[in-house]
Amino acid sequence: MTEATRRERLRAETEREIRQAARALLVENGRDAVTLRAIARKLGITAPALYRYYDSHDALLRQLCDDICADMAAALYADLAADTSGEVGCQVRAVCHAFRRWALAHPQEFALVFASPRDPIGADQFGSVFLQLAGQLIASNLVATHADDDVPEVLHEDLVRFQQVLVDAVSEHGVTIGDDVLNLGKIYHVVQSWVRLYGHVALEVFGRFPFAVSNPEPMFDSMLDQMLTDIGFAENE
Amino acid sequence: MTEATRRERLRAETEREIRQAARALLVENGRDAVTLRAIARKLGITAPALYRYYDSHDALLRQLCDDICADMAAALYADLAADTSGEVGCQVRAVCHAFRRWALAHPQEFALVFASPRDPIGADQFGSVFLQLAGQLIASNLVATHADDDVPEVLHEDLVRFQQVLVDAVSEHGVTIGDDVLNLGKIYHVVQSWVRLYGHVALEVFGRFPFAVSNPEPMFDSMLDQMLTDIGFAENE
DNA sequence: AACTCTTGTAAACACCGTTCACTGAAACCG
DNA sequence: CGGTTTCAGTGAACGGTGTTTACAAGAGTT
Repeated sequence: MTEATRRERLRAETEREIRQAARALLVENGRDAVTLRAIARKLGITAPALYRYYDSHDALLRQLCDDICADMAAALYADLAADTSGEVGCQVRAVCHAFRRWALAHPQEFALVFASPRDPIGADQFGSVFLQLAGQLIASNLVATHADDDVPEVLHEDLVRFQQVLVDAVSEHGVTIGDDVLNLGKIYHVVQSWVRLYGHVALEVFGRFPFAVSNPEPMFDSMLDQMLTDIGFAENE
Repeated sequence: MTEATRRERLRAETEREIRQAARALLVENGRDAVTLRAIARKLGITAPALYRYYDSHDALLRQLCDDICADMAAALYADLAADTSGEVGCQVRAVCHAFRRWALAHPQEFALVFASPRDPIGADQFGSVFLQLAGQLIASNLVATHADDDVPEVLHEDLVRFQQVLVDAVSEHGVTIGDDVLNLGKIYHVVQSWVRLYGHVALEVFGRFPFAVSNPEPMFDSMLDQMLTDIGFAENE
């Protein structure tokens, strides 16, 4: 049944507890509270024992980032699955709402993963749900066509690279799409949508709107409507 | 001449050195390197002496944030003054470019001020240049009119509050504007512009675009063009 | 039973924020 | 001027941190 030896099972269990303790500390008291000694204290062991599992405090924090990304992706996929409309527009809306909801419910995690001047994030974890959905969105012909020459020549190189990333992400889920439905104009709008989605959510989480917003949700909805209109959806789908 | 006593001058000088040392540590080695003992070491004094100037490490960090905001505002105003076109559209472009340039040149400062889940930032410092310029922008009739009923009813309350903030910010500089030129539709677009500007800059600083962008500047320019178009300027002014 | 590998410990080092009793000199005042 | 107050700065200490090292003790293997 369990291929793993007793020792391997114990080790895996301890590792799980370490991650769990680190996560709890982050949520409860912020990044600076994620301390080797605090984690060890939660497990009833001593700090140096953690070095049997992670090379350094920094490595543990990186692992924590990965875990957070995985959890967020799971939450987003769950909210996406809950949408039974079958309409891509509704699905986009659902995922964007899910992203905002997750960020507001997990500000410390959001700050650690999305607003740290660190090495680039694990792309496998991070945006796979976004990429997957963006690919579907583009593949569906609901999106208005944007001619390639709408986007400046200098952007082509980067957008072609992103095009490849999208094709790979979608094909990983078994769907293949042609270059004709995935032109650079559409891709450019996906990037612009990410800018606005991230911008709004980060401003809200960090409280950096230029005035006190008492009712941010309709403002988000309004931004989303505009975004979906710009990207080629009718405002009321 | 100098009203201050000798002691007061020495104290002011030391305080200046403390801020300078803290800033240097932040720039060189990140937020976690801004340590009371490290600052004291740079000044050739001991750590407890710093408690004669700041109540705690946290208070010192807050002061650091204020200094950063002041410096950023100065940089933005400088780039604004360098624009001699007299066209508000060019001025907006200049300030947005200045903001991006400053953020990329000062990633640690940007992260500390704009992406920390802390108490709301000192509004006096932070966006005064944005507010000032946004006020001018709105006051100028170059901006296309957006009817008030374009924006959802639920947003009115918050936008009216922001309207007041803008009027105050502008009037502080001696300019008074009427309610007719500063309607809610325009204000809404200012907020949306801030979302996009902040979103792009933060994504670039933190490296969180969904693909490796080799040439971010034209992408920023492109976003800016779109933003100015949406806000009511012609793409080529 | 002997041996190795693994997981944990305890002690130590250097660093951190913070407090407290103290010093010495500048500033003030009669 | 002499006495007193004010205050920047010190040194020692406390409890906290990441990390290394030497060591113990149990699990797995032969």
